[in-house]
Amino acid sequence: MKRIKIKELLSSKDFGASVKAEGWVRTKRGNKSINFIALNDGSTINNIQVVVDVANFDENILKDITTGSCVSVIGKLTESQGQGQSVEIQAEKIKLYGTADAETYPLQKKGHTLEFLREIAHLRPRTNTFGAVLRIRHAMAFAIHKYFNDRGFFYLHTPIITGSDCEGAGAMFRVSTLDPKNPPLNEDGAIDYSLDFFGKETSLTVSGQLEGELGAMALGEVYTFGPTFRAENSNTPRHLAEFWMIEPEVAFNDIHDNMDLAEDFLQSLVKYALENCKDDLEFLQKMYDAELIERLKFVVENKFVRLPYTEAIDILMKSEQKFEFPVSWGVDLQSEHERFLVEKHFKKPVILTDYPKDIKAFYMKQNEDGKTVRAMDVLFPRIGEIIGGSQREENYEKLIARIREMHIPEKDIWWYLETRKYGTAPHSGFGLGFERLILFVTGMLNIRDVIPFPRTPKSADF
RNA sequence: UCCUCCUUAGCUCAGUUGGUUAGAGCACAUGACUGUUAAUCAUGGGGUCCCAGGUUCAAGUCCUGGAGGGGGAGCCA
Repeated sequence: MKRIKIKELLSSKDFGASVKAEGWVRTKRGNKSINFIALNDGSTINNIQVVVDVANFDENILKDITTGSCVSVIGKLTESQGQGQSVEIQAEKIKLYGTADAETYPLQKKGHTLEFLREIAHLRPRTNTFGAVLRIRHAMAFAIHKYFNDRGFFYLHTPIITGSDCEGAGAMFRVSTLDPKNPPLNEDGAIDYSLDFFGKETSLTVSGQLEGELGAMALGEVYTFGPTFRAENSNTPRHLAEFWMIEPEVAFNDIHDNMDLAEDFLQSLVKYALENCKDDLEFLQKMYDAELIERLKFVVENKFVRLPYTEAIDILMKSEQKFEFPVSWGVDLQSEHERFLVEKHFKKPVILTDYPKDIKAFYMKQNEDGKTVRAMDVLFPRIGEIIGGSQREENYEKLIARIREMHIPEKDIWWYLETRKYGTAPHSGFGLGFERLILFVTGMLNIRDVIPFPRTPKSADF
């Protein structure tokens, strides 16, 4: 007999039919003659109620059906006699796949703190919260591929192992097969990476952008969606050492096209969540964040503010707000400044553009004022920077001048420079932090709770 | 990495100016109950007070160092 997913059973009207459901027991309650089992198989946040007439079953099997155990149930699908659910299964056969010793199984029917659940990341997917988060995470990943596919973008697989250390986004993890206890040394005592696996020093990527640009210069519109690694000692609720990033790169787009894309992209994704993850969002709203759905709708329905850096500095300097870090033209904005703009001044998402060139990366297109570059950061309420991007410098002379100014090793990116030498074109792109998007959509507050197995400093279990 | 707070039962926490045998709720076990809804009621078992030193007649409580975790900051997505 074929199993039917609980999501399907709950919306079925096929009363009287014999059905099979399989899943994990959330709770069992009842008395000497009748038991009720709340069964969940992950297909939905909702459980199906299995009604057990105790007289028809071996007492020892029923005793072992505890929270966390796994069972297969065959029975009649019926309209529920009780309140609280419309459909239930009158059990006829129960097979116990796996017990879960009630004395030691760490998940209880009562709520747990998110901190405790992080310590049992191997079991936390079985909770309502993580079930909801992981289903939403999947839906967002799918929506991202769908968004780009619908618009003619190509999914480009950029390398995870990279030989250039000038991707410009922070400290990197080394990739090596050399014996760490006894590495080959060259004449001046340094490690001789010419004898390493790739014949040079290599690391895990911090960004697929540079390769993304190579793809855009051939396919026109591409995006990457892959893991990204940063060896920064960041201990915050917004940073991971291993996270997923989406990086579209589009030939012929200028900074304004880039902003249009970023805004439409984010709004489409949030809209997809509202339309396809209703049950899970309602659960998260009830348990964690009373304004969640309202906030998601607000982002979909309102245009983002677009504001040059220079005007943002003006607003901050004229505001009555006291800041811990003083504001002046040329400084990078602190979290408190970004939060003031997004959460107090405009009360909506803000795209900041045209930052001073000295606080931004070498590849960003230089403006004619000689002072700023065509950068854009999308700032969201609660989570800050969700997207960072720019129009790219396509002029070979300007780009090479900037690279030399910033002492970036040219020999490692000769191939990147050749895109400007042969058939260069204006182009733009950005990076979206996938987990930051999931933070926003789920209303969770710590990024470690929106990825199944988080990697952070001092933490790589599971 | 810096600032700050926290670490007591399986979980969430209380524990007074340092003082007898460290408590509660939930969970768990046993019993009661013929439709429960995080079922309810009764009874019961359960402790390396994060670790290592120190002060003291006496330390869960005070001091020093360390580890782990939360929040804020920086780095960024």
